[in-house]
Amino acid sequence: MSQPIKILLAEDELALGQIVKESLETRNFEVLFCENGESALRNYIKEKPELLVLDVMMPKKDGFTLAQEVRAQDKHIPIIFLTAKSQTKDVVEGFEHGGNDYLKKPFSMEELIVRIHALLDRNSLKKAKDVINIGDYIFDYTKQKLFFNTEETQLTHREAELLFHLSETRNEILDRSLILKKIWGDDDFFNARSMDVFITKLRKKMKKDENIQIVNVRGYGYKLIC
Amino acid sequence: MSQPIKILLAEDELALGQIVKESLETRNFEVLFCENGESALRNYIKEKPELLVLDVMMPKKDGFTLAQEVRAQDKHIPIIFLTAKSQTKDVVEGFEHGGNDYLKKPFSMEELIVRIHALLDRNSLKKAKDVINIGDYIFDYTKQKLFFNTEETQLTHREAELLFHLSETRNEILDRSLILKKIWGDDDFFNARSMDVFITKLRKKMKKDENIQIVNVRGYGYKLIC
DNA sequence: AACCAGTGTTAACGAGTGTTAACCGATTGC
DNA sequence: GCAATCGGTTAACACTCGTTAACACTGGTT
Repeated sequence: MSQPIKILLAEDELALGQIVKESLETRNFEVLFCENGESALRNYIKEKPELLVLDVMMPKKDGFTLAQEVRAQDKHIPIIFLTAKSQTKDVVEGFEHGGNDYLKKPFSMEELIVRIHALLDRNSLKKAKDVINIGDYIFDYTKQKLFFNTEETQLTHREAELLFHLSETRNEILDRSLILKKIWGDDDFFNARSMDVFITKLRKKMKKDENIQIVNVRGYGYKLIC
Repeated sequence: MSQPIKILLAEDELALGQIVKESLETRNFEVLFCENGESALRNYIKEKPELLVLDVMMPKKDGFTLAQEVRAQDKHIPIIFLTAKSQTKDVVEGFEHGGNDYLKKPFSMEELIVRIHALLDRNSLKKAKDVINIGDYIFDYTKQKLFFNTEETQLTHREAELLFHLSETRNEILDRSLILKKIWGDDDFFNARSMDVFITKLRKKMKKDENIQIVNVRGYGYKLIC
C-alpha cells in the first residue's frame, strides 16, 4: 500500500471519535476527525477523502444534510452513517439521503472496518467498468467510445468527460460552474464558451436517437434527457 | 385504469414464479417473467417496466448485480428483492444495491402486493410531477415540452417551471409572492412583471384547448382552470 | 526539420431567453 | 365618476447560448 487512504470521520462525541480515529489509524488509514457537520464539509472540500463516516446527530449540521451536500459534488463517494436509532425507517432514510451503509451504535470496530473495506472495494471495482446506456447508445467512458448498434464513434477526452457527467445527472440539471470546475478546473468565461462548443459536438454525435436531448437551462446548466 | 402497469419478475424457481406471475395478473398487472438475470436485463431494456421484483439468487446474473445495472439507467424505478436469507446483513446489502424493499421467502402474495402498491404510489407521485395532463395538452416537465396531439412545442425553463407550479395547484389560487420566491428567488416589482409576461406566453401556447384558462385573481395570484 | 492529423480554445455572428419599459385596459375603493 | 392600482400585452433590450470556423498546440510520421 503506497498511499494511505483518507477517511473523513465526523462525530461529536469526542471520546468515541478519538477511539475510532486511533483504531482506524492503526489499520493504516489517514483519518480526518471533525466534531461537527460544518467543519466536516470544509474538510471534505479541502482534503477530498475517499470515504466518509458520519454521525447522524451532530451540532451545526447533521449527517443527513451533510451527506446530501457531499453527494451533490460526488455521486459515488462511499458514506457510512453512525446512528443511535435502529428502526428500518431510519435506515431507509439514511439510504435516501445518499448513504451506502449504516451502523447502529454501539458498534464494534471490526464491524466498521469490514464495512469500510467492502465499500472501498466496491468503489474501485466500479471505476473499472464504466459502460453506460444512454437511450439507444452505449457509452464506454474508459474507452471514450459511443456505440450505436454496430456503429462506433470515437470520442475525445473532453467529450467523454462531459458526457459522463451529464449521464450521471440524467434528467436533472448539471450545474455549469460545478462541471467547469471539475473538468476545466475553473469556470471563467472562456472555459464556459469552450464547454458550449462541446455541448454542440455531443448533440451532433447523439442525434441518431431522437429521444435523447441535451437541454439548456438558462443560467444554470444542462440537462441530459433520455 | 387505462394501461396495465408492467412489472418485471425475475425468479429462477419456475413453480414459484408462475404462481406470482398469475396472481399479479389477476390484479391487472402485466407481468414479464424471466428465469434469470440476463434475460431480465434484456427485457428491462426492451420493455421498460415500472417496477422490478428480483430474486437475489439466480443463475447467470444475480439480483443484486442486475439491480445495480438497472439503477445505472434509472435512479427511481422501484426494486423489490426476494430473498431466502433474512439477516440484517443481507437486507443492508439489498439496500446498498439499490433496492427499495425486500421480502423474505416464503412470503404471502398479500405482502408482495401491498409492497408493490406502496412503492408504485411513492413513485407515481414522482412521476405525476413529470408528465402531466392539462386539458387536451400533455405537459412533460423534465423534457420542457408541451404536446397537443402530435404537435410538439418546446418550452423554456421558466415557462416550464411556472406551468408546473400552476398545474400543481390546479383550480386553486397559486399565490403570487409564493411562486415568485420559488422560481425567481424574490418577489420584487420587476420579477412580478416578468412573471406576468410569462403568464401571457403560457396563455398563447395553450390556447388550442379553449377549456384551459389561466385566470387572474387580482391581488392574490393566478388559477389554472381545466 | 517539415508535415500532418487530432484536439481543444478562441473568435465571430446569429438565435434564443428573460428582463425591463411603455402603454393601455380593467378593476377597485373613494 | 374618478383616481389609483393592478394586470395584459407588446416591444426593445441585455445577456446567454448555439454554431461554425479559424487558430494554436500537441504529438506522431516521414
